[in-house]
Amino acid sequence: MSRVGSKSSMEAGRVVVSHERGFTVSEAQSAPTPEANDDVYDVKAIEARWGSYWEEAGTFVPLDDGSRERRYVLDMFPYPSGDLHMGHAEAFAMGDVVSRHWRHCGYDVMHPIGWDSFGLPAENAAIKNNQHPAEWTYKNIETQAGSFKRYGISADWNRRLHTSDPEYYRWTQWLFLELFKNGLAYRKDSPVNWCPKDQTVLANEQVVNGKCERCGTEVTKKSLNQWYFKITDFADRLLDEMDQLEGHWPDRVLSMQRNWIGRSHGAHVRFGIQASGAQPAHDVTVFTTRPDTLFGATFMVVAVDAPLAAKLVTDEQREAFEAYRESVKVLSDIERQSSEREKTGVFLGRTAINPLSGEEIPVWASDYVLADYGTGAIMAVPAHDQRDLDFARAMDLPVRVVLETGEEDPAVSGVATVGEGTLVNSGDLDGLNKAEAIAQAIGIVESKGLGEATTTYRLRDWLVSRQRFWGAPIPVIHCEHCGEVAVPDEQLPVRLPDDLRGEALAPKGQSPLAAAEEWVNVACPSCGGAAKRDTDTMDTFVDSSWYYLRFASPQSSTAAFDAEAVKNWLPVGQYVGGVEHAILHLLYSRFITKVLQHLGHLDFPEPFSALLNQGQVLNGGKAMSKSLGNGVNLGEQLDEFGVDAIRTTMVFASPPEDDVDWADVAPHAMQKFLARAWRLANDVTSQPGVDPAAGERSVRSATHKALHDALELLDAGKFNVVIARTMELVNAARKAIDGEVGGADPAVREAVETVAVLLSLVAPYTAEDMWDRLGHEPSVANVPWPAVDESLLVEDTVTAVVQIRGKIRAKLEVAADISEDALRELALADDAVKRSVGDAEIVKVIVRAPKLVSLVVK
RNA sequence: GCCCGAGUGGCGGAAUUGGUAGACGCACCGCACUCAAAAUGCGGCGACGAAAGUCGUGCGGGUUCGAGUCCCGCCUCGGGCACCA
Repeated sequence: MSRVGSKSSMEAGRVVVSHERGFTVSEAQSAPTPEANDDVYDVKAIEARWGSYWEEAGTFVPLDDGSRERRYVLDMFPYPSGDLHMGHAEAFAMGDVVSRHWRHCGYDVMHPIGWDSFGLPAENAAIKNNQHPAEWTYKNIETQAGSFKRYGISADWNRRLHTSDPEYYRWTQWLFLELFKNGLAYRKDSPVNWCPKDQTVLANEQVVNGKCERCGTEVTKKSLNQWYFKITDFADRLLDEMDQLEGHWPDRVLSMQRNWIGRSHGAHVRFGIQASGAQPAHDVTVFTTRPDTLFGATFMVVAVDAPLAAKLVTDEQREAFEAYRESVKVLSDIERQSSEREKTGVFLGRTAINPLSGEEIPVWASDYVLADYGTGAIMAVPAHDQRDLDFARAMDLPVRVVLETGEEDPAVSGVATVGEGTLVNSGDLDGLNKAEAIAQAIGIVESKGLGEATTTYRLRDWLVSRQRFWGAPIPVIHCEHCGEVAVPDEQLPVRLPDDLRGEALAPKGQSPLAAAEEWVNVACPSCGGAAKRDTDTMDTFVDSSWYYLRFASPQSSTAAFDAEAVKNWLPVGQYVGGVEHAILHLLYSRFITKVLQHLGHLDFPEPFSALLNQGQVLNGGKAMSKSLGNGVNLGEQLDEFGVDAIRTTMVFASPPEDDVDWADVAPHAMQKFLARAWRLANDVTSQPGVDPAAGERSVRSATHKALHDALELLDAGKFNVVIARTMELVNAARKAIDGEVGGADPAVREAVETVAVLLSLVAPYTAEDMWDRLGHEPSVANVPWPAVDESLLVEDTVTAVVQIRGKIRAKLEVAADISEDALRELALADDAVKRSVGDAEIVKVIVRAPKLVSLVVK
């Protein structure tokens, strides 16, 4: 068959025939007529034929008229660095399965696409090429947009957005001002993470193992005045409202966010510091999660870099203290945070009074206590905290056990005891267990006004200033008289100057915008006096923390998002993207949604109802990278195997959340499968609309079984198995066509039409072409999911198994509706069963008709 | 150290509520068609064994008529947090 086709294709003079796999790859400039290659699965021709159809026909533009239930599917929008790569191909293939599935189910699906187009690489390219970052950015966006269209994503192109468009960042600036006006954005001086290479500050979330998340340079500390968003105000909500994501978000993402927020419950306890010479008395509050061990506190430690330490130190000790503080400063964060390091510190010359025992204890400064966690000061309980014990042993300080656990004395073993036990040496707390003692100690402290129960978090406020150019300018004007003044709404957006190029954008430790004097110097909106713009831009994670809202009404010029449209579409029903954003983007987006809800702009607390983290695409067990030279070029793969084969390979390889190793997969096999499926459409000889009820029952059963299974599998997210079921249906249809049933049987048409619908989830071109060949109007994407006829799922006969001592000894072909008694008798009468039972006595017979009989013998 | 997740053929992976382990595919082997190759179609393919059969889902126990699935104790791998009091 195929030879005839390929021959005629060759005669047509514009087809490169690749015989080894039974399909051809033509170099046709325009869509060939179907007749030219009727029997050959010509990937290029099929792609050319449908390449622009969907966008022109508006197939994937939602109706948005309320006639159908709305659903919102979103893929994490790409950053426009060059062309699409294998990772995009994987992620967007997954998102498209959901989008297309929901469309078949009759939902009005919104599946928008846009670009996260502010960011450093554009700026670096601009410096190198003496350009404006916009040139590189928008060129890459066009390249990627073209590739997405080729990739056949069921996207609504009318909603396209770019965060670097003034029409977009005008509203990013509005968002900033909403936080600013409501006390949720503020400036403070503090030591911040500084990347010496990128010459900009970084958020905590962007420092990975002490290194810059972007460029890998070791991060240093720098004291700067910077803008922060008060994400810590929302720490409890960010934690507690994760409950509603449970089961819909991957466990690991929830776990990562919980770890990151790091809530711990404990108490603040005030210790009095005694006056010493010229130094007055002073109260110091410590945070502890173990108030039960208060009687075991044998010294106090203050963070050496906290202002408190400098305040407390006596004149006699000042010199030693300052020398120590300097020695700590030169350590990198990595060195400082190593738990392997020996404990160091210096005595501050003061003593504190333990508020419960009245005991006098020395006050030390050390770098193992962090200035910006808790209160920057701790009560040290060496018997029950390993770090305190290490310090006590290094400084020869006393160790007192107050919780008897039955383990060796920590002072001897060097191992702090942290488990359960009974309180000792602790006054009124003696005899209590740990939990009781914690509650009791907090009660005592509170009643005496010496402290209170409290909660602290690992999470820090979100540092959003960046000393870079290619981002949304912070819309604040600094005026000597009026202070920080919000840029008035009608002056938004604060546009980036478009005349800076090349070297003018190079990092200098302050934003390149500072040098644009015309831009910087403005009249104060409040008093009209001379004032200066804030020259920093916002972290690009601010841009992406609200884009999912913008998609509901991307053209709105009167609001960041239209309230009605957001009500209609949000929250996102299915969000798809990589796990690398488990903390950064997802935490920020959740925070911003909660802020906007808090301010009355939204009426839901969580932006993404369900999250799917697709795996990575590896090659040879490792992530693709330039340095390893194991990269696979997506465009070349698409050229060689076709879009559909690559998409199908991505989805079939493994469950969506697992990694795909390109060395282990076989795109040519998927191409073969698609060709096999496509050929079915040519072999259907009945007319469209023929009643399948008249068709062969066994074929119909296979069809409806596939439909039934596919629905459950799609809902369970097992997309790879959906393809396996589709393959089975293709095999069954092939068998029917080649066998006695024949291509004219209506059941064969039903089967092949079902194949086209199932295939449309991953192979849009092939599916659309099949649908066309089957005599239908496009698009197969809009075909309602065929209803499953339950009666066809019931088989006439089933194989029952007989187990003896749990092992299968016989298989019986029985009627599906066999009674328990009949099945029992049949099993007991079976020769193989009799032989296996032998002389043993049958104690019990368990029957699960029609599938199983289990004999208990002794 | 604490917290999540995962271990199934040569490989990727299947397996409703415990009920035929290995679906589907890759690789490999064979057959048909062909002068031949490719393509296509059909068949085989966990291990040991001639067969009957025995063993088999990381390891050790347990519950059950029956465990990949449930319980207890481990091991290994991947990921997150970590001098966070």
